[in-house]
Amino acid sequence: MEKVETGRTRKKRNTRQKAVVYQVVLDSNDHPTAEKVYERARRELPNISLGTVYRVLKELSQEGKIKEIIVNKQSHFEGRTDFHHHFICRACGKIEDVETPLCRYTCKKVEQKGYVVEDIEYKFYGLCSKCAQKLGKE
Amino acid sequence: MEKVETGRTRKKRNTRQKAVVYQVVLDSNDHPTAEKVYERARRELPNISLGTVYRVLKELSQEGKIKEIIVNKQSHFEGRTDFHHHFICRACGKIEDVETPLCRYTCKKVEQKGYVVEDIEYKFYGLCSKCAQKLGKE
DNA sequence: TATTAAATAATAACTGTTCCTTTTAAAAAA
DNA sequence: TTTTTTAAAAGGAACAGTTATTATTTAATA
Ligand SMILES: [Mn+2]
Ligand SMILES: [Mn+2]
Ligand SMILES: [Zn+2]
Ligand SMILES: [Zn+2]
Repeated sequence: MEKVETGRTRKKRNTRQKAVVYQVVLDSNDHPTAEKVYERARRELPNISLGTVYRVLKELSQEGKIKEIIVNKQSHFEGRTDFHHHFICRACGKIEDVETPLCRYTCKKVEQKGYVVEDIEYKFYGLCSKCAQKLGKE
Repeated sequence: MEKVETGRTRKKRNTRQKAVVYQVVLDSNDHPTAEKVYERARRELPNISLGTVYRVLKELSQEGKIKEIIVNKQSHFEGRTDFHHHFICRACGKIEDVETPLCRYTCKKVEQKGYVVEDIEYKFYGLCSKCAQKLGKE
């Protein structure tokens, strides 16, 4: 590998912070906020800063290694990166995965307008089974 | 009409501010933010305050007279209250209505889990036809 | 091991929104 | 009509989540 120095020799460092934040997201299945990730990362790395958590989360999202979903104007993160959607309980706030097939008919309709669809996001709001039961019998 | 004074005699005032904010939303078809509504309302009512705009918008939403949609962690408002969805252009930021039939199959899947679905929100992200053309030929 | 710049910790700044206090004015009462 | 009552408004401070700044640390290279 020559080092002819044509242009930049990009350096990307592998830091403990990045590894830990990534692992925390992979280990979480509850779509944690940045704050929650921070809290969990600190158990491993007590001096990590919130700013670093935010920066690393953004970076990982851009690299496509994690996914960001926004609920109530707050970012939440998850390690699942395949196509799926979410149900949000208005009572307990829980965010749960929903498996739905991509609705071809719906997409077609959008594309017919000349739009280029790059991402699709379905959100279902209501009561999760637990909360529905609880509220049902009160 | 007796005034036996059993319980409260609820008073709801009809203010110029509320009427103007509502009219502005009805007259807009671009899903304006609170700030934009404020800007437009001020043309009619120069002393209206941003706080009032926020409060009235929330009130109207709760009354079901307008709808709030959240894009990029910001509230946007619209006078259309029937079931429809949105396309958001990543280039120009425009939010456009998308007519899609309620996907029964998808809802069934969610309800099978015991969830009570109260609201459904589909968002499509990408390039609107104008931006797609513009970016395509560069 | 010394060098070097990417990434970090700490903290200030920012932004959309909500909250608080005083004032105003819509509508009920006189 | 005029007075009284009090819901709603104005103005501004506070707040929360996030981003930007900067001096310091540290991973990677030689
Ligand atoms: Mn998920
Ligand atoms: Mn719409
Ligand atoms: Zn629940
Ligand atoms: Zn566009």
